[in-house]
This record gives sequence, structure tokens and C-alpha cells, in this order.
Amino acid sequence: MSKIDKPLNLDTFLPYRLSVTSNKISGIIADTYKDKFAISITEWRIMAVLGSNPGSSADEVSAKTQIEKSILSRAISKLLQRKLIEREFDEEDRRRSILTLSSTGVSVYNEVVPISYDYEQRFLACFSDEEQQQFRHLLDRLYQHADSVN
Amino acid sequence: MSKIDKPLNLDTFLPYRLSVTSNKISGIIADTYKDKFAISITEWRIMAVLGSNPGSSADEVSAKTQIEKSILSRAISKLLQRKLIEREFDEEDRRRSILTLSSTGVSVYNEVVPISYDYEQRFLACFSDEEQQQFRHLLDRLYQHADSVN
DNA sequence: CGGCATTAGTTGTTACTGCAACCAATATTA
DNA sequence: TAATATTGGTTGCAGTAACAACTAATGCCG
Repeated sequence: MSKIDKPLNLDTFLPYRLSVTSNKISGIIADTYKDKFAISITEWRIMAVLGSNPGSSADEVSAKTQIEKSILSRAISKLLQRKLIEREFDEEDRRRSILTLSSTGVSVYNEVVPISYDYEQRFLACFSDEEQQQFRHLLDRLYQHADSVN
Repeated sequence: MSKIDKPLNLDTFLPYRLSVTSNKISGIIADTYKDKFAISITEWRIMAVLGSNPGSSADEVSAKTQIEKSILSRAISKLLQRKLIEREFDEEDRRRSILTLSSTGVSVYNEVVPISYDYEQRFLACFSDEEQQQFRHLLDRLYQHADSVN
């Protein structure tokens, strides 16, 4: 008769807790973006990068957002269709795309940004200022470190 | 000419950081489960719940894991096919399923658990003991609080 | 220069997610 | 008890993700 050696408690298993918490938070925010602007989190992340890094190529966006290139390619097509972004190609290297927010894109961006910051604040409201700093710091450390775990 | 009002920096935007970090960690672990045992994270989570809560119904598993019920239903089918779990139906209420790990399921479970704990330790290695406690504590708080954010 | 390698981006295919509609069993209420 | 609501679970479908194969442009090396 097979017996359990040592149980795993999901509730205290960090990768699980992190995932559930993150998904819950992203989900709440995603619903708002979807309802109000009909954009997905992926699309928003692309727009966010182009907001602070206008003229990025698809590859650069991919590097910054961790979005896989095929997903990115299709998301960019959609954003182009909806005229939220614009695309040119580099004269020097015609493979390289040059992406920018369109003026419609910029106005959506200007609406979404404060909502995002507002959500961030609401989520962080369970922490004192000091705890916020701590949490950010520890999360950054974990992020940096995670790469090195094989 | 439309101009950006206030930029959003993704790198310091907490929901984004949380998501990227969590996905990276889950991804690394998922690859191992997939490579060694051909099970997905979803499947593993179901097995994990059944390990410490044998006899749970699908609904109870769903409540504990936050897995949506259609996804759960299909994952359960797969696990049944592969004979990693077993299913009966409650005599008193024939809608309710009663799920348990099969003996094969238990042996897989017994192999996966130490690997999971090992990963957890490796990820947490970037923290001192005290920081680990802090991080857990803050993450728990955030998790509890997230529900109340509309 | 000519051939091979690399890079940027697209497309095909397959699987997974998530919502809603659905079915069957039980609970509720008139 | 008949009619209705609720609950547990399954299934259909449309959208998204992930991986690999592919195209086109550029770089490298003989």
C-alpha cells in the first residue's frame, strides 16, 4: 500500500502563493483594461513600453516585457489595425521595425496610466510605507535571483 | 499634437514585477514537472491538494486552487486516464465526486514533493532567514488584501 | 563577390484558458 | 408533491499562448 511520505502544503508553498496572488492582482487590473478600453494586458504592456520608449523595435519590446515574439507579432498587428500604434521600418536595416504610439494610442495611454497607478496604490494600501519599500526591495531581489536558479 | 502626460515605468510597477517574477519562477518549476513527470502545473496542483486532502470533490479542489471548474474538469479527466488519481461519487449526493490519488499518483507525489521544496529553497536562497519570514508575511498580507480591492 | 550564419519578424499548428450554455442531481418552496 | 432554484460537473466554442518552421534582410568570412 503506497503511502504519502511527506505532504506539501500549497498554502505555504511560496511559488504557489506568489502565483495565486499575482494572478489575482493581474486579473483584477486586466478586467478593467478590458472593460474600459478593450485591450488585453499583453497589449497594454506593449503600449506601456512604447510610452516610455517610443521608437522601440518589436525585439526590444520583447526583451523588456518578456513577451514571446510570435505573441508580440500578433498583438502588434491588432494594435496597428486598431490604430493605437504606428509602425515604420528602419531605413538602415529594413528588418527592424520602429514602433510608436499613435495619437489615439497616446490618449488611451494617458487615461490608463493614472488608473494603473491608482490600482497599485490600492493594492499596496495593506502595507505601511516602510513595508512597501521592503516588499519592493525583496521582490526585486527575488526577481534578480530567479534567473540564476537552474 | 498628443503628448504623454505622465509615463508609467513598468520596471517599478508592482503588479507587473510580481507577474514577471511569478511567471519566471512557475515556468522554471513547470519545465521540471513537465520534463520529468509529464504533468502540468495545473495537474500538479490538483495532485497536491489531493495529497493533503484525499477525498476532496472537484469543487473543493477548485476552491483551494483557484482553478476554474472547466479547466479542472478537463485536467481531472486527464489524470483519471493516466491513472494518477481515482474517482468515486458520493452515495449520499451523487453529484459530488470523491477524488483520491491512486497508488501511482502517490508515488509520483512522493517524488515531486522533495523537488518542489528544493526549488523553493533555491529561490529563497537570496534571502536571509529573517527576510524569508518578512517576505512570506508581506505576501500573505497582500494576498488577503487583494480580494478586497474592487 | 558568393555562400553561410544570424537576426527580425511572420505564420502554422497545437494545446490550453475562460466564459457560457448545458445536463443531471438535489434542495427549496408554494 | 409539483414547480423552481441551486449545485456539481461537463462540454462547446472562441481567443490566446507556446513552439517550431519559415521568409526576408543583413552580417561575416573565405
